[in-house]
Amino acid sequence: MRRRLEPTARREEIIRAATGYFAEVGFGGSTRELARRAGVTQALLYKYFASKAELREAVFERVYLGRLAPHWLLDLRDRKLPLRQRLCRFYGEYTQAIFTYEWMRIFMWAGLDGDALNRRYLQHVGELLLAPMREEVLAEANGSWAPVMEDLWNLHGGIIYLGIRRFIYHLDVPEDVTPVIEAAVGRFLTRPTVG
Amino acid sequence: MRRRLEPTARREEIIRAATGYFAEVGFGGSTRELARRAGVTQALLYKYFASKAELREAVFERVYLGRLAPHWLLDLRDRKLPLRQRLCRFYGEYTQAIFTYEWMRIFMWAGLDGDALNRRYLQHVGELLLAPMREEVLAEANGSWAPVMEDLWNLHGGIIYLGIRRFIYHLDVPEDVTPVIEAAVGRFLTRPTVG
DNA sequence: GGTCTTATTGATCGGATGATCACCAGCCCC
DNA sequence: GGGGCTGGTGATCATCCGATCAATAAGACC
Repeated sequence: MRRRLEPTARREEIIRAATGYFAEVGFGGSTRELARRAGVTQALLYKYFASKAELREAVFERVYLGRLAPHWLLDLRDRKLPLRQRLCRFYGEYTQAIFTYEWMRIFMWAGLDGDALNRRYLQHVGELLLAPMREEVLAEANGSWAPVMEDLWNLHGGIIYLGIRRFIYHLDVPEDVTPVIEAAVGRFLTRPTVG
Repeated sequence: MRRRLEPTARREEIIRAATGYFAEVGFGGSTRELARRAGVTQALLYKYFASKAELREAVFERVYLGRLAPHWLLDLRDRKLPLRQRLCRFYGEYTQAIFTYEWMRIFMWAGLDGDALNRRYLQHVGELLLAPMREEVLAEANGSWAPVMEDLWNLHGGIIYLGIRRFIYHLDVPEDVTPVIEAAVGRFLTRPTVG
């Protein structure tokens, strides 16, 4: 019944369970129910984490870490491909990375909780992904269209909203988001007319 | 110190305080802190609401009720105006109606909690607003473009994301969203080219 | 101003929660 | 196969939570 695990393995196991549990019910979830799901006693949690807040931090670290692939920026800037393809490829990979139950919900819980990591993450998105995107649009549009940052946030939000509908609101959303992304990117890059 | 209020007034006052409080901290907030904010004792809450869940329901009713103005559908369908103007006007009024701290956050908390009202509300949005919008696009595009529902959700999400960034993530967002809406609607109605 | 209605309160209950600690037993080593 | 290190447990504490109830006082009415 009572199986001994190596500390690192047990710790990882607890974080894994906590990620799923907190994603589901938020950080207000009890340590007892979490322990039950992790298959350990509640007391054991405190051998690995000094407090519930520290466990929460560990979950955050695990969820956030490495979620922003460094090659995305490089690929976005690689002008060998047309911008439309670069944007479609990026949002294809990006949504594949973040459209998970755990990520979307923990990110939203943390956002509502006012966690500072959210704002920092989104600042990174703006500065390291959207701003470069904007520069690429400028380069490709060659002066015929100069989007402001809000235009890029609009593109971004329209795509992210897919994940929100699916994982936060539990609505039916197409399994394959590729066509939606392609349509959105297509509309985005079509130079607006003043009609 | 202890002032008597008419039951309906007191009840309304409690709901008002609860709306602000729950919007801030979620439905996990304590009845004691809520009572403190409402300027009454915790016991009094239970003279007006049988349980915390019932109070929560009252908050929902207050927040949701009349949030979907019935004239929106009519105005969207009024073909005397070009569709672009109709969409801009609608999203101008719609964002003015729902881009409030209380609405955006309570809606999001409820969404994460899996509340059924959210799904019903969004179903209404899809059927009573976005689907008609799509029909209007079909009518105006005259066969040259036939958007699918996901295209309209994409337009919708891009705009709603403004409110999410502002009220859930506490990011800086332009005070006046009109230009962003106009740009988004403009891009949306620009018939996509297959380039 | 006395009286009666009832909005409001203070005290309290049972249960849940985060956290602690002395104790127990699985597994490695000789 | 028998110590002994240490991962793991059961019991418990102080606190907070939702909910209840008898007691109180504010305010309307005559």
